[in-house]
Amino acid sequence: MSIQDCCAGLSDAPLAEAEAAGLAHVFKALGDPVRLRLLSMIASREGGEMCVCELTPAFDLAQPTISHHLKLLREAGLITGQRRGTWVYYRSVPSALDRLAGVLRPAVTA
Amino acid sequence: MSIQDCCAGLSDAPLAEAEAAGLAHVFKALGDPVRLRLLSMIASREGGEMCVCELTPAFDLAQPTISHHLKLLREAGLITGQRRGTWVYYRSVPSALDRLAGVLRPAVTA
DNA sequence: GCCGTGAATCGAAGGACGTCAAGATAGAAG
DNA sequence: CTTCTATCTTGACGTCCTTCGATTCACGGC
Repeated sequence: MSIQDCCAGLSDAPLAEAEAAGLAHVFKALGDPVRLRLLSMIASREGGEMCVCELTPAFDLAQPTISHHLKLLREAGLITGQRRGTWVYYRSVPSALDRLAGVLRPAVTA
Repeated sequence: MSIQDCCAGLSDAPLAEAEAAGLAHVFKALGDPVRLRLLSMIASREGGEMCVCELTPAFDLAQPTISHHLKLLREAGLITGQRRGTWVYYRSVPSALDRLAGVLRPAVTA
């Protein structure tokens, strides 16, 4: 009865239109190299937290662009943001990643 | 030593630029409701195979549009197509789905 | 060969997306 | 209150994506 069991896998039964729309929204958020790297940087971070000021310099992009990508990841439920003083810290949402993995995995035999 | 172990998970280490680009290409293919439903229909099909002539009527879209989406799924390595006579049959590539799931799963604890 | 059917390609139209510069907002420090 | 820094929002511009109609390609049957 783990989290990702809320939805059957892709390979279990044809997706209904509404499910497909919801999942597509999340996968679309992952469909950009910058966002993938942002998510990976945050998720792999020791301590689980990362400040925008640490993320921005890793890219050749303006800060508002990074902010925009972080917003999309947040709206997809893949990360959460929290303001502490002047800085905003982001952390990943492992359960969201787990759910997605469950949708993709043809048949979890564990 | 399973297939998805070729690449570390998102949460294991920050993605390199090239990895991110490759993964983004695949996730982008999943970032559309029509393609997700197509993939799900094919992957969940008993026998594993499905003809374009069976897929097209499930959508309110013109046949060339379905063909276009199938092409994107094929280019992402998620499905393969095979012509048999007049018809073209598609089947999913479970190893590709498995690899993606492995990338997403924070820490596969077996 | 010549037609008919299933599927892919081409070209165009409309909308969505990624990016930036400029401006707005939140909080800390004086 | 003012000022400074870090972050977000807005508006605009160019590009890519989805979709379609028309055409072309691949086969099988006649």
